[in-house]
Amino acid sequence: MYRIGELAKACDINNDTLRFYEKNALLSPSSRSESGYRLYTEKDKEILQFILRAKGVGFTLAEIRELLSIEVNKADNACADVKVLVDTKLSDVERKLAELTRFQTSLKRLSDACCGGEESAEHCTILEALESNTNNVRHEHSHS
Amino acid sequence: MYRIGELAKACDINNDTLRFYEKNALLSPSSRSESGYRLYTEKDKEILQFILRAKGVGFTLAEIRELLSIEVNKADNACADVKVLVDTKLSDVERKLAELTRFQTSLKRLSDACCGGEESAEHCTILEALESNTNNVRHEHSHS
DNA sequence: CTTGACCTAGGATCTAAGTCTAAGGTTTAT
DNA sequence: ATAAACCTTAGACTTAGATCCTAGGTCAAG
Ligand SMILES: [Zn+2]
Ligand SMILES: [Zn+2]
Ligand SMILES: [Zn+2]
Ligand SMILES: [Zn+2]
Repeated sequence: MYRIGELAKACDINNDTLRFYEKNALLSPSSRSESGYRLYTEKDKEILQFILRAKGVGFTLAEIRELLSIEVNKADNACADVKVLVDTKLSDVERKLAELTRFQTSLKRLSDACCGGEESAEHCTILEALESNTNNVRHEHSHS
Repeated sequence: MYRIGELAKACDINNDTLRFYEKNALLSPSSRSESGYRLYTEKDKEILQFILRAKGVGFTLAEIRELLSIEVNKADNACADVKVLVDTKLSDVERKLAELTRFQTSLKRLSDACCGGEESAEHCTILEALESNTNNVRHEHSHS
């Protein structure tokens, strides 16, 4: 049996995070001591590690709640159910990747076009690009 | 002169967003009507478009505030100052990209290992991977 | 028997970027 | 003249995932 602080330390998270997971129906301690202290079993620890691993691949707590509800009742769920959750998340992640990649491309283009020197920013291509309604940075400027 | 609703509509944002930008020192209308209505000039509109373009390449409002403070006082700033903001943001974006790419890789590995069929999830490799302390999914399972 | 470490509950706070509500004043068109 | 559409303010609410605060109860060591 772990008390909250012991489990938190063992899994390198905050005590409050465990209380938060409990309040949010992710993980409740199997029992309480006479004085009301939370007592977690080895099994509870495994569930927590499941949660942390799921977080580690990008699932939100709401999604993890779904995964857990399958996990505790495997027999009544199909592989398909699990895979849908993973594939949905994967699409999600890929949408975010696409946006960030657009940001990256634009920022690189901006950065590459700017001399980065100590000259006045009055003709900085970065500022000019943000001022103008073109979404491309086409030319290097020259601080003539 | 645009009233708030006109400018918001022209730039396809919410009236409240303009009020929010004002409260957060990003864009204040150049004047007010006698009755207190916000009145935005063409110049104000350009600043708004600057903000929206900067958002479009991933800058946060706090970062945009910095960009704007350079923009309004270009002569006293160097290209270097602008480029630092862009390059810092680029690093930022690349760090997030790296994390999302890790998520993507893990999720793909999980997805590929799961049959996705209508069989019981009792031997689902996805759940097994999340239960175990290995971070790889090594084998296809067989619903024997 | 007291100090310090640990625990409890409940609610407040944080970040980011808005969105929404309430209660009222203004403008425009019919 | 009156309804519709617009505007004002201040402040509350939203999402996500915690983290912190208050005021107090418990427990082991010295
Ligand atoms: Zn330059
Ligand atoms: Zn430049
Ligand atoms: Zn299967
Ligand atoms: Zn499976």
